[in-house]
This record gives sequence, C-alpha cells and structure tokens, in this order.
Amino acid sequence: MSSETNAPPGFELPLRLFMAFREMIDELHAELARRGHPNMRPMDGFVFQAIGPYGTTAAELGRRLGVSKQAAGKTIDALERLGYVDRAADPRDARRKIVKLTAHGADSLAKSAEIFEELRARWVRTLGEKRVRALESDLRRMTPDDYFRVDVPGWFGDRGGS
Amino acid sequence: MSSETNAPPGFELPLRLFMAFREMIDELHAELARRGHPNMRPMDGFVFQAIGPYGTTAAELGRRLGVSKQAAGKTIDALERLGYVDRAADPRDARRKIVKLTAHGADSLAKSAEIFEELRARWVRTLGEKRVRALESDLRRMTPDDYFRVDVPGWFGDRGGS
DNA sequence: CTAAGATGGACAACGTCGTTGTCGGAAATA
DNA sequence: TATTTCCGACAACGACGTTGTCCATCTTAG
Repeated sequence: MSSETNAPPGFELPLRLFMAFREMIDELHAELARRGHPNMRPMDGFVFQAIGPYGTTAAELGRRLGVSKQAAGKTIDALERLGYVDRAADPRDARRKIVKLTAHGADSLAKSAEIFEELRARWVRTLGEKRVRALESDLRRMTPDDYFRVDVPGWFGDRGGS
Repeated sequence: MSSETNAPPGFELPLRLFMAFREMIDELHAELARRGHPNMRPMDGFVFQAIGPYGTTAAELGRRLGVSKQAAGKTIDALERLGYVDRAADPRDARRKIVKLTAHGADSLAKSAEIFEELRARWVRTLGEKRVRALESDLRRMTPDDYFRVDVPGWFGDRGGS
C-alpha cells in the first residue's frame, strides 16, 4: 500500500498535461511572432498540417478538421487574407478549388518545426534526454497511434441550444 | 551524438500532451454523463474550481478566468439555468451577488474527482505507478508552480478584428 | 459628514466562429 | 441521357466573448 501513499490528486495529471501543452504553444507563438509570423492563432499549425504539402479543397479540409465545409471555407478566407494560403482552380474538376500554402505559409511551418525542436531541446536540458524520451514513449502508449486526428476546432464546445 | 539519433520530431511532444489531455477530458465527460451530469462542457470543471467552496462574485470569477465580468456573468447565467450554481445576495454588500455551487454542482465536482482518480489508476495499470509518478514529476518541473491559472476560456482565441 | 472615486452587476451593440439550409454548376453513376 | 452526388458560395442563426454605458452601492479623501 505504500506505493499508494502521497499520490498526487488524480486531476493533477490532466491539468499538468494541459499546462505543459499550453506553455509550449504559447512559447511557439511568441517566438513565431518574433520570426515574422504574428497573426497566427494557436491552432493554425493544425490547419496547415491538415492542408498538407499538396493542398486540399475546402470540403476535404473540413472533413479532416471535423468541421463543416462552410467553416473550413471561412478559415481559408481568413488565412488567405493573411497571405498564408491561396486558392487555385483545379484543371481536372471545375467545381474544386485547390487550397495551397503560399511561400509564407510554408515558411511558418518550417519555422514552427525549428521552434519545436528548440523547445524540445530545452526540455532535454532540464530533464535530460532519457526522461524526455520516456515521457514521449509513455504518452505514445496512452494516446491513439495516428497522431493525425486534428479535429480540434470548437472542441471546447458550445453549450448547444436553449 | 548517438543520443540525438532517432529523436522524435519536436512537435510530437506537444501534440501527445494535448492528445493525452483531450483523451482524459473526453473520458471524464463521457463518464460524467453516465453518472448524472450530461450538459457539462469540457471546461466547466475549471469554472467550478474557480468558484471555489465559498462562492465568488461574477467580477471576481471573471478575473480568475481571465475574461470580462460580463462574460463571466453569462457563463453563470448558463450554469444557473442548468442548476449547477445559484446566486444569493450578499448581506454585507448590496452590490454583490454571491455565486455558489448548488448540491448538484458540488456533486459534479466530487464525481469529477472520483473519475480522475479512476483515470489515473488506469494509467498506473498501463505504465506502472513509478512511471506515472515520474511523468507527474517531470511535468511539474516544466510547468508553473501554481496550478491555478485557469484562464483557459477563449484561449484558442479569435483572429482579432478586421 | 459629505463629495468624489471605485466597484459590482446588468443591458445593449458588435464581431467572430461554427452551425444548418439552400442553391447552381459540374462530375460521377446508372 | 437522366439521376444522383459533390463542391463552393450565400444567407440566417445561435453561442460566446468583447467594449461601452448605466445605476446603485461601497470606500475613501477632505
């Protein structure tokens, strides 16, 4: 029973998971702003990942993000105004418009990757490579294999109607 | 340099942190729904924690949550309609209205605590007590000491104006 | 004690975001 | 060829958070 003693309250784990995540994302965006990308929202990175290197359509993006195609369309509008993506007609299908990252958008993705490496390096400096690996390994065991269900938007959710 | 080889991409860590957090919160709410508390939003727990055992006022709640007092007021309206909190006049200050958890609200908090313990126990079954403790310890080192800056609402953030 | 300032709560207007509903044009299928 | 499916856009709506305003009340300075 001694292994049960002094166990932290159960809610600490999820809370710390969130705090750590949030901390990293906040630092990412602070750094991103310094390197030429202000105006990026916390989850625009997810959107860019969902767009992918070859581009997508609004409807497909909506599916990947777990939102309606209209919502995806509005997100694209906003990102287009900010210069991160652009739309081009699909020569094969007159209905579709291919949404692609612009150079600026691709740059934000590259910068994000750099910064994530730096952040991980900081964790390694504090905890050591071994524990960071253990951390990643443990989290990998506790989460779905495919780290690509990025249906984050609106996850905090509405209170529904009435 | 061999310790650098095969390191996962830097973005995996934050992503897994979020996935794990989200997974736990989703399970919490699924279970909460089964135990008499549907209609709870992912972060209502944060709000309840911010209200605390002795109650608060809307303005104070807004400060703790990092939102305007009006937004806090609307949140309270919603929670009041759902029967989780109620408002009572403060005998000492005619301006203030004390927001308190109802029995139903307190019950949701107690149930949440139970479920969090069960979820942690599940992690222990998979990873072992030792690694879960290490996980908690590492995360504690990488996050602020006070685990009570619950200014979560709207964190995913708007795209500001125009 | 009184006048000035600060604070709490409510109301209203606004903007953002995501939703559903609808529609016309284009592609896929029967 | 005719029907069905799919894409993208427009419109209306509800939820949520914001600022601005207002009055009532508490606090503080003089």
